[in-house]
Amino acid sequence: MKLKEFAEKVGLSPTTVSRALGGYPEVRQETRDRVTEAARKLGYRPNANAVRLVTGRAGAIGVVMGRSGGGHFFSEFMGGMASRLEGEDTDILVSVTTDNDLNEELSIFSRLAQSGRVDGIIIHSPRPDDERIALLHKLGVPFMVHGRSATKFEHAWLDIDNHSVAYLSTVHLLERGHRSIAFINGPKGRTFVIDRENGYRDALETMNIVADPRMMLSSPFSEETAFQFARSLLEKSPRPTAFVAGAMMTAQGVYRAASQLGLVIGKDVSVIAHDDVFPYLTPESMLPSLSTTRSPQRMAGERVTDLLLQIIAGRPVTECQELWPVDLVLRQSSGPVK
Amino acid sequence: MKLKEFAEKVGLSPTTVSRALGGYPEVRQETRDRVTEAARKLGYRPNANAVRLVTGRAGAIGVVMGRSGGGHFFSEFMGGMASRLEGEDTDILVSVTTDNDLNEELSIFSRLAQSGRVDGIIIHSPRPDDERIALLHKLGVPFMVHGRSATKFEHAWLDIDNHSVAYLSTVHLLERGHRSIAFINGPKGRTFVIDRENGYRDALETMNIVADPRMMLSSPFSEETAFQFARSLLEKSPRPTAFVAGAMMTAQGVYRAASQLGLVIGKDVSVIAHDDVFPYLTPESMLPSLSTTRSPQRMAGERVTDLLLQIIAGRPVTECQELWPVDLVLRQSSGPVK
DNA sequence: TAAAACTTTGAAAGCGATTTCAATTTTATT
DNA sequence: AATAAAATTGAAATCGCTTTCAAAGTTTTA
Repeated sequence: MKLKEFAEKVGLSPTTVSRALGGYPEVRQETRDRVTEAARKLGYRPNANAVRLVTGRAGAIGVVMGRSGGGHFFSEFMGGMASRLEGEDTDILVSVTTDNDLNEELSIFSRLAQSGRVDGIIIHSPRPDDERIALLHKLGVPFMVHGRSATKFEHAWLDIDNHSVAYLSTVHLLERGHRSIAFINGPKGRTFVIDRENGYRDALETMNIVADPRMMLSSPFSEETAFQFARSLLEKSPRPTAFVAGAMMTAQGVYRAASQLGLVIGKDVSVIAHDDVFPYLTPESMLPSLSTTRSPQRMAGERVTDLLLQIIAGRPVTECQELWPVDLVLRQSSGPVK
Repeated sequence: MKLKEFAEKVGLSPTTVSRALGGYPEVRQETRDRVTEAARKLGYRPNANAVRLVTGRAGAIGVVMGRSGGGHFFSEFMGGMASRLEGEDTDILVSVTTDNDLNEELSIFSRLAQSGRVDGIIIHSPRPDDERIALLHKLGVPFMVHGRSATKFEHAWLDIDNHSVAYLSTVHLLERGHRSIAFINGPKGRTFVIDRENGYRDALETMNIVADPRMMLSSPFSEETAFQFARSLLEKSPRPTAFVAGAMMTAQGVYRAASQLGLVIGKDVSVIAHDDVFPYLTPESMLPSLSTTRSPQRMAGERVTDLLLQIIAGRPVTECQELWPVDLVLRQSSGPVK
């Protein structure tokens, strides 16, 4: 049903009806009630596309997800977005990129931005000097970066302290006497991966240890990859006495490798991992329970969305830059060196 | 930039420009090339909302995701959607519901449908007699059900053969001599959960075994829940000699329980699970490798989207109902009873 | 009771595209 | 060369709403 038709049924002009539904003050309470009630009963809702056209607001924010990797973080993050957007009349528009192809990725952004499909965009896991940031900057679309980028383009971002993620874990293990600590990192090139690597190196440096490249893995997080890596290291002699893992899945890989070799996690091999917090897999429930740095993707999704809405409302991006600290929660998987 | 302005720069009327860009035949090739080139160079794109208003097409399909649970399936499914939508000028619009509240969920559907935000909707994991299906049917929006529902409302659906998922696994275990087979199922009330339970019961019945409720778990898939359940069963004497698990995560829970109790998977305890196929966790990489029924969420996402587009284009829903068979792939986790 | 001030309503102009229908130009036919 | 047919372009209506501006109705003030 369209406005004109609905207005007739209510016996008012389209103008008044629109105002009543839109919450404008210049309409009598009694009238408003009558309209609202009728709309509910007749199931009338303003056509979103007409509203968008006339108001110039897309009523949607775009979020771009890489086709491979990151999928399971992503749904948590979106859960957070959704809870922030509840009540706002704003949708989540998801675009999926085929990673490898930068041009395709950029053209997705152009499309979203230039055609007015979204009011703002969220991008994840940027690289230093990220081209997407450059593009969005040029296009003048409001956007938030989940993560950070060393780029000349000013941008709003929210990131966790990835340096600390690795630094705190590694320093703790060093304090417990570990000297041979392997490091399982994420996909090469991303800022968060670089930050974590620096955290790891800086921690080792406090003990004048030079990082050994053979002890470091940098690849998309997967149970299998971590397993292979951990097993090949643990088979050697001497073997590392501890692992710092970038994700729950990679910690699981280490657990599997250790158990296959008859090594006891927390005794023979210590593990500390970073946890993005999933409802279906918690560090407390691992065996033994997993020491973690913790940072819920869901909360990040909520806050990133919140900040993006502020930017859309006109707040300067320089005021929307947040670094979230991480805590180290010790459980059974990390112990003193044997 | 708007059409009028752009048309002036190209030295043509808005009409011709629109036609050139829209691929209509009644424009000279030379003209079309000139327009296309100029659009690229000047970065002109038609305003999506104006297009939507005038054409009546939303250029988006909606997909509704439960806030809790299912998150990781979901991103795979969406990956499939995205690959089908590549090249179509159609976006994915995600809505997140807070599960528990049916009214809220239904109002999300009304909003999507009645306000013309989407051309079609995908819903997941229906219940028998599902109210969402009734609503969408009433509203007259094109929709696809991923799963099935025993409802009087005709609907298009794509489902895997969930009866077989449990039946094939259970029958196989019976054939290997197992007589005490535990069953880890999903959240109560969903059709796929009911179908699987029936598959399990029917399989047992071939051996005249009556299903024991204490051997059956029905709850949202999580590693922890499965672990607790498996451990409590495996501690008993006699203990089950096999598990049929509904998801990779729950299989992991069983693995953990077994390993904690010093039982060897594939020897002391057999496990067969259903695998939705994730890039970061494969059955081959589990230790021992996991026997599974397999059905990629990604492919489902692709096909469900494909069918939805057909329905939007006018194809009758009765022609869009597909049941996908599942295969049982045996690996090391399932062996003969000891 | 009349004038001023304030509430409440409505008519009509856009928002930026597509598309119908008519006008013009080009090509084909006699 | 004149006419018919086809190809190409453009003017203007339309999509369904919001919002400006003006008008009508109410209440307050003098």
